[in-house]
Amino acid sequence: MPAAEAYDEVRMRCAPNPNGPWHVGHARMPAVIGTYRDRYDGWFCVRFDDTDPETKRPDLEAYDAILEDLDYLGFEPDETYKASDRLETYYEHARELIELGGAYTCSCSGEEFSELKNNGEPCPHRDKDVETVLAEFEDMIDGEYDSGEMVLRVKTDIEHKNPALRDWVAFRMIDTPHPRGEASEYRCWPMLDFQSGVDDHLLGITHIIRGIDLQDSAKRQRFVYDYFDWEYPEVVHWGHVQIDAYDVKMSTSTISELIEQDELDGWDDPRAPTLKSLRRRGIRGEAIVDAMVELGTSTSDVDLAMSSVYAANRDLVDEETDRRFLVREGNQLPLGGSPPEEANPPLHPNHEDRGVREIPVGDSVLVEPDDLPGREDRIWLKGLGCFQYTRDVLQYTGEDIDVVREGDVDVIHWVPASESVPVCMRTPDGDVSGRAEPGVAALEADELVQFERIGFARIDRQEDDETVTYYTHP
RNA sequence: GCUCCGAUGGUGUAGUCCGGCCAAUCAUAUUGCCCUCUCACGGCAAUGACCAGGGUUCGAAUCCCUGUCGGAGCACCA
Repeated sequence: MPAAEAYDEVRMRCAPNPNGPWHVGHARMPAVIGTYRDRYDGWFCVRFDDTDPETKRPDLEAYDAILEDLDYLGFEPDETYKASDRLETYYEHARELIELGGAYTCSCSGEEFSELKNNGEPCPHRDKDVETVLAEFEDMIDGEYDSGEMVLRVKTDIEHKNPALRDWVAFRMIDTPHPRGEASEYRCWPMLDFQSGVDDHLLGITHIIRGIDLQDSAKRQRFVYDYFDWEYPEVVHWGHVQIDAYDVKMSTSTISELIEQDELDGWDDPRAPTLKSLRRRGIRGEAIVDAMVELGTSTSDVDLAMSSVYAANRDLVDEETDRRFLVREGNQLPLGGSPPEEANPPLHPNHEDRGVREIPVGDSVLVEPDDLPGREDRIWLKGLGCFQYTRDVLQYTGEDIDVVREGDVDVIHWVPASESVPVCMRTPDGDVSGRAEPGVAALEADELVQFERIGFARIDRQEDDETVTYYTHP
C-alpha cells in the first residue's frame, strides 16, 4: 500500500454496483482492503454506487446479498452508504462547481459532441454564463428535461491529448425511476466519475483501489478536485481476475441469465462461480481471502487457480474435520469367514482422542468400482481387516496390518451393503450418488466431513430418503 | 485509429523505483520418496521462469530504445 504512513488513518471504500450477489472475482476488493484495514488499523466502508436506474438498474435484493457475501468473507464494513441517498449532496457540489466556472449545461446530442470533442473543438454551450448554467441545472434537477436533452459537463481541457478526458458528462437526465422508493423521484443523476469523486473526498478516502477499466477515472476526477482544491487520494489499479475450473463465465449478468433459463439452480449452484456457491460447498471465506491476497495488486490480468483456494481451505479445515466413508456407485460383495461385526476406524487419524466411528458390518459390503479386487487378490477394508476375493466372496483372512505394511495389500474404503445410508453429493461437475456409513445420516447440516479417498464435503441437509452433501474439494 | 497500462516457471508472487548480495524468493501445482490401515495432514527431494532484439555499463530481471504479445479507455454504463 503506497504511502500508508503518510496518513493518520488509512481509509478505503468498496464501491459495488448492486446488480446481484457477488461472484468469486468480487471477493478480491474486500479481501484486500479488509486485510489492509486490519494491518494498518484503518477504516473501510461499502458504498453502493447505484446512480444509474436504467442501464445498470440496481437489484433491490443485491444490497443485502452483497453485505451477506462480505460477512461470509469475514468482514464488516465500518459504514455503509448508498449513493442514491446522497443526490442532494451531489447537486450541492455541482452548483458550487458551476459557480467556480468548472461546469456547463450542454444540449448537444451525443454524436454531435463526440464529433467536436474528437476534433478538439469546444461546443457552443461551453461559454454560457454562470447564471444561465445554474438555472438550466436547476431545471435538470427539477426534471424539466427529458432523457438525452440536457447534460452537465465538467469543463476540462477540450484539447487534452487523451480524448477520453475532454469535457466529460457529470449529470444526465434519466426518465426511468430508481427502484429504491427513497430515490424514485429523482431524474437528474450524476455519472460515476462525478459521484464517486465527490464521495471519495467527503468520506475522507485516502486510498482508492479499483480495476484498470477505471484507469481514466482518476484523471477525469482530478479536474474536479483541482476546481475544489482538494487533494486526490492514492490510487491503485489492478487487472481482471479470471478463475480456472469454471465453465460458466464469471459475470453477474451471465450467471443471472443462466439461473433464469434454469441452466443453474440458483446463485449457490455448485457449478456457479459465485461466493454463495463456495459457501454452500463448505469453503471458508477466509480461504478465499487468503488466496485473493496472494494475488497482490498488479495491474496485469491474473488467473486465480481454484487449487490455491482449496489449499488455503484445506489448511484451515483438515485438522478439525472428521473422516467418514462414502462409496460411489458401489458394487456389492458378500463377506465370508466370520469377520468382526463392527468396524471402528478413528474419526481423525491424527486425533485418536476424538474417538472412533461405529460401523456395523453385516454380511456384505459395497466398494467403489475402481477398487474391485481381482480373483484371489487380497484387500484391506479400512478399519475392518484383510479379505481375499475367492469365488465371488470376500473371505476374511484374519491377517494383521503387517500385510499392508509389507505392501502386498491395498487399503480401500467400504460401507455395509444393508446398513449404509444414501447420499447425494452435489459437485461442480454434476451430482453423484452413493452410500455412506450410517453415522452420516445423523450429522447436522453445515458440518464438514472428509470422505476418505474422495475429498471434503459439507452436509447440506438431511432429507427423508437421503443425505444431501456438497463437495468441497479434494 | 487515438490515449493509457502491463509482460518473472502450469498458476500467483518477491526482486525492478536506488544496476552487482539474483546461475532469481516464497506459495501453489505436478512428480518421486518417507510417514500413515486410505485420502488428507506432515517431512524430504525433483521439475520449472526474467517476452524478443538492440543499446548504456566492468556488470542488466532491474536503466534506455525498438518490436511482439496482452489488457484498458476513447459512453448521457458501473
